[in-house]
Amino acid sequence: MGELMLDIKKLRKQPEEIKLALARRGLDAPLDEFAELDRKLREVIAEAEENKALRNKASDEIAAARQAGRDSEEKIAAARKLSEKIKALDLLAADIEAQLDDIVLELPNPPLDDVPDGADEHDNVEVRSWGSPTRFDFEPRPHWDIGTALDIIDQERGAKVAESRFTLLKGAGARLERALINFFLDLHTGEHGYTELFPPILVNSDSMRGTGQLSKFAGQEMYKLRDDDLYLNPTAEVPVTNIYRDEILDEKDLPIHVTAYLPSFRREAGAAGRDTRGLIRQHQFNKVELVKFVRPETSAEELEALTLNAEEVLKRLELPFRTVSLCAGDLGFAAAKTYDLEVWLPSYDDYKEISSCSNFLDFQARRLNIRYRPGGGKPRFIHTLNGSGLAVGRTSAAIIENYQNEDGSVNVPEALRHYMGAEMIE
RNA sequence: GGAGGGGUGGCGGAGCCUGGUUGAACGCACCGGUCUUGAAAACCGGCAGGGGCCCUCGCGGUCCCUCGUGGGUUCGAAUCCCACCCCCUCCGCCA
Repeated sequence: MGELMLDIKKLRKQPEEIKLALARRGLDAPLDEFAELDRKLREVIAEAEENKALRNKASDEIAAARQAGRDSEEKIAAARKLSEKIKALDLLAADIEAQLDDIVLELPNPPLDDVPDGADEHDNVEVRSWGSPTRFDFEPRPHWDIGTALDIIDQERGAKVAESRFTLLKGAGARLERALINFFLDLHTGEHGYTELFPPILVNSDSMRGTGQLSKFAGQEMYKLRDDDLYLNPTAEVPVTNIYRDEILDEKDLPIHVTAYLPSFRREAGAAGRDTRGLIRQHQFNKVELVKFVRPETSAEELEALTLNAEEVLKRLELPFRTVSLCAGDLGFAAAKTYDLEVWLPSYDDYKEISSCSNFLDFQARRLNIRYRPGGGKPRFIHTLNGSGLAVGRTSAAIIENYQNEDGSVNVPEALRHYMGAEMIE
């Protein structure tokens, strides 16, 4: 059986419902084709299984005959024919199944009902905001200018050591990065109840497929090792969500809330103009991730709570932000609902994404085969969620820009002073 | 990286040499029942996952697949052969 992301039984029973939901993403799902292939597949399976039953019976008879010391040459010959027929039918079934997989694996998660309509990011809906855009009585500078002047961000030497879009952090810049990581983790473990993990930074292709980073139309953004079936971690979602792959979790352990700091790597070849400056879009970046494994009934409220946990970081840092609900057309492939947190960035004169919090329902769990037994009964897929809490580099940029002074120094947010061991970067 | 051993159901652990009532003994855990004032013990029973078909649609019937993964041999594979993955022990290397 192939790895299916959507429930194939649901596709069978409620194709219209799913087609409508996927249409909200601007997708015309080929569900008629699916239905036809599915019908054919079941036909072939039924025939193959009939023949297998016959063969099994024949084998038993041959065994019994041998016990009795009787010869069964013609029975064996007949069974041999059956086996050949079965082999052909199994091949046919596998072929049809591959075609079905081609369709099903490319179907994204249908949006939840409370996801706003819309085609792209312009249709995303602001659900709340905190603080207001920072105003300056001087001309504010972008973080790459400030950072270079303070000699805490060195992009030229980062590029020398690796290549463009790798950055060398120095002195207070390096300390700020470390301070943020510790602050995030302390907050989520100490006050929000998450368990801290530190997973491998290299992940195999099974893991990548499990969370949906690898597929026909995705995967070229990842750094792949040449001599091994391993990739550089593109987001902690991958190594963290995969820890329970192929497991049946104990119901009493749910929900499981974990957080992890992990460097992340993405090729992002040829990305757009403005983001090429500074820390906003790097090939290597640090991120603290929040991941939840929950009972299906609770995933909606778990998403709200997770989003608030991520927002709390920005509030403590006193960085202005807004929370938007992604519209159906802007949702990622595996997400059924997503809130983006956008922090105010003076150099952009706009809000910029700093966290993305999603509910995947059972979409990932189905691929990952993570289940639990409700009431000790039959296994059922759990729901998974994740969100950044937060992207570290972008937080650094936001702090440098929002807390800058006219003389080029940068105030350290109150919540971070203990971690920085300083009140100001100058 | 080299040598050897091993991957079986929620867990432990038989079976593999000598292919055929072993989809899997036995034990533990778990669920139900008897017993008991209650509990424990004892005893009786149940207890893997996925899929197809049928239906008086239910905690139903039936069939198929799955003993690390993928191939192969065979009428028939947990059992034989090949490749790969993983784990353990020893050696090497190293933080």
